[in-house]
Amino acid sequence: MAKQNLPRPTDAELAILRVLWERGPSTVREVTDALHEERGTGYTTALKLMQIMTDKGLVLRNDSQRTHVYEAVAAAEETQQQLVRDLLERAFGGSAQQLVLQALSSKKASRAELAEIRKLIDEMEKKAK
Amino acid sequence: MAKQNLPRPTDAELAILRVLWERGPSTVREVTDALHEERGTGYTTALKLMQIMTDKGLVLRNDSQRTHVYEAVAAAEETQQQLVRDLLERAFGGSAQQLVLQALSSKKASRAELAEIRKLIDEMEKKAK
DNA sequence: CTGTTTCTACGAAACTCTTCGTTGACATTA
DNA sequence: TAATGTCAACGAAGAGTTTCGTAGAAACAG
Repeated sequence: MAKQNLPRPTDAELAILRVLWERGPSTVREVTDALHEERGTGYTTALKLMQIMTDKGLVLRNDSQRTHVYEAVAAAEETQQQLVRDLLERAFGGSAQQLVLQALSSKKASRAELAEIRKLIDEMEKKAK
Repeated sequence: MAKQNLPRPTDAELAILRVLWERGPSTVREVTDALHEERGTGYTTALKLMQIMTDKGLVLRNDSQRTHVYEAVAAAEETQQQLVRDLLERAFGGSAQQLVLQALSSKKASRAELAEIRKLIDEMEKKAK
């Protein structure tokens, strides 16, 4: 059952996923602590969200111990790709070029980043041949 | 008062904005017709959304005629940039490179698109000097 | 063993989002 | 003018989101 049919995470859910991606499998307490500074998230709030996310299939819960351990089902890259594809359709009419343009101009990418992206484009052009 | 403080449009609101961007100032009927095919949106639904969007400041209403005419407050590019910046922070930790990478690989950009993007990067590198 | 802390579970409150039925005003036309 | 159609306004329903209070079980400290 179906990594591909995962729902789009909400804002609060995405914040939790980011912690899980960074830390790896974590307890509610650990996620709460990580989110408390930037978001002021309380313990029961994080717990409830993570329970909902378990129902949705966004995270997996290991409850073999009293303190349950949660981990993200989809890797960061998968979810990011889903979100980008979604935004692409909803806001850009599918034009990847327009999206990239806005991405590069909104936050000034560093010189190094630009070089990286250029390299990526070179590779894609080769493959496209 | 504050184009810059416009709230992030919801999914349904964004669909309406896209119609307004494409058609220019439009009536509820026109927006409904445009959205009915792809979304099955009913008249009162579109009306209600557009009234809410007026309250939020996303659209402007000209009610000098009996049939009101709505127009988007922010240009497509502004809103798109806002959405990209938002996604960048929420999902990519601010790494434009990662976002561009996912954008280019998720939907295969065409050869022409890649060339356009390369041109853009060239320009940005010049400016960065 | 008793009191304290830590955890999960549950439910509810407040809010937003989306949809649509109904109503009354206005316009068109027959 | 009477019937018909179009419009904005309003309210409410239903779902989803986010937050948190409370309760009970488990672990732990004295």
